[in-house]
Amino acid sequence: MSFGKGHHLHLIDGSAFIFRAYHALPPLTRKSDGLPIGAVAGFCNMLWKYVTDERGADAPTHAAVIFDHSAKTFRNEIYPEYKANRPELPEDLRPQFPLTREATKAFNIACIETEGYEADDIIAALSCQARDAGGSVTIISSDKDLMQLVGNGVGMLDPMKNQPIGPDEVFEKFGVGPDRVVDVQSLAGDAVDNVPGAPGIGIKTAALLIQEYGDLETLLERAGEIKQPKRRQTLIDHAEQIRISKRLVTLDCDTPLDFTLESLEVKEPDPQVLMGFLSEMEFRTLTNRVAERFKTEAPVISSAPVAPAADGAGVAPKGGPDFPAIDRASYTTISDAATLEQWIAEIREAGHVAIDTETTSLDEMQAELVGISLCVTAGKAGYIPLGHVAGEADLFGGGAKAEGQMDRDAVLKALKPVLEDDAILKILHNAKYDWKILARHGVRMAPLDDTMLLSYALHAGLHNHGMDELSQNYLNHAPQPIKDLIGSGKSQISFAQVPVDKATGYAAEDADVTLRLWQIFRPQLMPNAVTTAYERLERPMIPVLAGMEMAGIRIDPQHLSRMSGAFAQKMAQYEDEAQRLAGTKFNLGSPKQLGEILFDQMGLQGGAKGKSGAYSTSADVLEDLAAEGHDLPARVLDWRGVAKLKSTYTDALPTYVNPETGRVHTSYSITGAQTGRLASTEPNLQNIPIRTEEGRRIREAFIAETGNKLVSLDYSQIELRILAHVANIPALQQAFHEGIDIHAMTASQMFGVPVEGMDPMVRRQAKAINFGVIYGISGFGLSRNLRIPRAEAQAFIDTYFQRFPGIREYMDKTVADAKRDGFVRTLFGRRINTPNINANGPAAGGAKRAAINAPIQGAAADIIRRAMIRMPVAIADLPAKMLLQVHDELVFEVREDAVDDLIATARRVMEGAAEPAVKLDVPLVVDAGVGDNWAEAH
DNA sequence: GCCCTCACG
DNA sequence: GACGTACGTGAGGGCT
Repeated sequence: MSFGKGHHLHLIDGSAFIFRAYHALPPLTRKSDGLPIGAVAGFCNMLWKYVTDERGADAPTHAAVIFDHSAKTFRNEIYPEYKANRPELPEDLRPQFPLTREATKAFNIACIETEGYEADDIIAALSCQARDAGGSVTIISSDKDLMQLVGNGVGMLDPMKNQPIGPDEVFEKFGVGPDRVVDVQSLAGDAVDNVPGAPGIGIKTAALLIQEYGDLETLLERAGEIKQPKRRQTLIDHAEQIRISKRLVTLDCDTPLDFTLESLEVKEPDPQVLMGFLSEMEFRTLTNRVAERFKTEAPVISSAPVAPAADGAGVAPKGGPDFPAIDRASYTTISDAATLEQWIAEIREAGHVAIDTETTSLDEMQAELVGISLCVTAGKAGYIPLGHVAGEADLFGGGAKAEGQMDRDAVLKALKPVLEDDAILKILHNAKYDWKILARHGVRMAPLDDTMLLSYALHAGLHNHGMDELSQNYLNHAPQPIKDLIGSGKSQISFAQVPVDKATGYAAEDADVTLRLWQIFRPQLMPNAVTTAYERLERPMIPVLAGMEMAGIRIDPQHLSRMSGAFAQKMAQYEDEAQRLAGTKFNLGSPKQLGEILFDQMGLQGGAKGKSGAYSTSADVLEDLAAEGHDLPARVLDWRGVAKLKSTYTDALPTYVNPETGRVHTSYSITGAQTGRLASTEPNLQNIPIRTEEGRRIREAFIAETGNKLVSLDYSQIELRILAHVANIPALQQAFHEGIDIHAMTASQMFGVPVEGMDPMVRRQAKAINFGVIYGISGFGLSRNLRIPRAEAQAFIDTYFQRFPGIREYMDKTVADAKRDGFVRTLFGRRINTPNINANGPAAGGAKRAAINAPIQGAAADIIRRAMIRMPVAIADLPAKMLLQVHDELVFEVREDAVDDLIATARRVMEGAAEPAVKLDVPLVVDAGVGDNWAEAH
């Protein structure tokens, strides 16, 4: 049956419903998992009210709900600023959009949206078609932009007041009939949609003018006749802008539609489908209403949440919900096969288990497995002792195996199917540690959740993510310190020597705490919109980093030893000379003694005392003194340079060589840096010297195995590229596309000098500014960095912002976002909290700069993480291993004959790492180097 | 255990 | 108008 006379079409403005619902209701969340559903709840209530309203003869024969598809429409092509000053969508609303579409379909109402068009355009086209076919239309909306459609069988209905809007109401609003509404809007403009109109002319004046001249075109043609001089001039000057405004506000009857009016015929909802959706959303009242109306049974909505619910959309609340108290004495020691089988059955039943391993060392490469604890339900945890020894330790630190322990390999054999079962989630705190321990026993644990990483995804910037700190903060419980069991310092014992009963209390408690933290944190991901960040940027790092750490890197201890010897000689030489210059023996390593000699005894100028009341003897200060011709500070600088290299690198690195592998195994901290960067410890392999020639030679000690090469690939200028993208600076983007020297380009733009034959000093200054921008530039900081007067530095910065105003806007917006939300985000959704952003005093400045830097440094960190996560699969067929990450660099060890393959593959992965999540407006470029050692490769 | 200094990106 | 300032880390040595 075709749509025509006697038919009545209802067009519901879905987006308006959503926003009204969102703002009318508190931020409700779904009880079982914390999903924000306030707007969905309101939306469903409104739809329910709509479908159950008695309309009699006015009842629609056809109906549809129309949504806006995306923010960008064809109007942005006409006028880029259209709707540009709309506030950002609230964090917790966007995830509800797809659910409102599902709700509409559950109500069995046609659900319509079209890319590139606003809901209003679709409504216009449908209204025209229906009217032309001889039917009537009611638009369920109170949006004034739709009022131009009223008349000739098209009416509106304000859904809140349930009040019809006809030609009279339109005239009341605009002072003209519906056919001239567009003309008035074009003149008056619209602040909300950012339609410019004519400045100084509002609806009242616009209506007067249109009434007088009949229509807009006539008015613009005869604008010269207007008596008021100001108004006349405005219309003449802004004629073009007014015509653009008209194109923006005019709704088009010819919007393409890929469906027919007939397909919108009203259908009864299927009660089962509708109740299915509503119960999934856990809307109990509405589900019951539907059941009542359709005289059917309502489905039972589980009142047992999957996990404790959060109150609101904020960060996880303090204190645990409905958990039993933690009682260390209540835990089970699992020491026989039957009990273990029972635990395994419970784990399979639950589908998840919290796990913690106990070992003899914090170094996973050397630690021996001592026991495993398990927890399935809060308060019910068990410990499987495996490697405890009885009595006093013998000469080798071991002893007889303690009683009541199962065979380690038998237990691992029983647990392995669980630990590797795709259907059983393993929950750990700092899973990388346990993953490595178990990997050494042939178990590749998966899938994983990690409460340390959950906390990091949610709380980066708020606090650290150690279990004790989290337990204290979120469970209000202080777990037993390990010191209680093993002591500390010289008398410290191994966990293997701890009696089994005490070990059970400690170890099982950790699993219990981990499970509770998981139950609190996991539901917080969705409402805080960090699910993707956690699942795509944090969690997959665990096996990747574990692999890199276990691979380690070979070093040449003899090379380091030779350097240490040479450094010792130099130090002695510098020390003698310095003490001769000072006229007294003193400890060159003591800033306190040095400061007193320089500034009190020798009376040199430039002594500045810091907070602690001590003179600063930093390199900056000593360099200034040396430049004035003083020899003592120069010798101290020489001494310090060598002393640092010797103590931190050439002496220390060989002590980290693992006796079994003969290699150095660093440990990467995933949560160490607030921005998403990794941190490397024990040893730190991310700060191996390179800037000085002497320091660079230390890199020669990092070598490839025989027949292999080290390959280093690093991102070129990645942070500046990200800045060019996020701040949307066309000049910078273009320079990156053309492969131009970015610092020279900046200098050229700022100072108007050509790139060809540029003074290196000018380029250096531009480079310092480029870096400064990323750090949240200040005149003071730049002046110190470049050693130029502060006023001059400030003038550079002013020029820079004048030339690149988008950067200033980006920085201002970032700070404003941080102030409003309490956090900033990277392009990839990583959230970095900024708790001090609204502080007063000097802390505020630091928080601002950190907020400006975080999305840039963080996005770079996200990109290299994405590359690292894809890398193991990408290079699986090559005789190559990824060994190190240094923020923008990845170091590989690869068999000589596969170097070219490795470079091609790794480069492809790294350069494409942002995609498909983000399509950058700049290319990512990766430079590669090869060598027998790291110095050659870099 | 804090402070200073300095290595890296 | 003064204040204190580049962003993010980890390690070693001095000193209390």
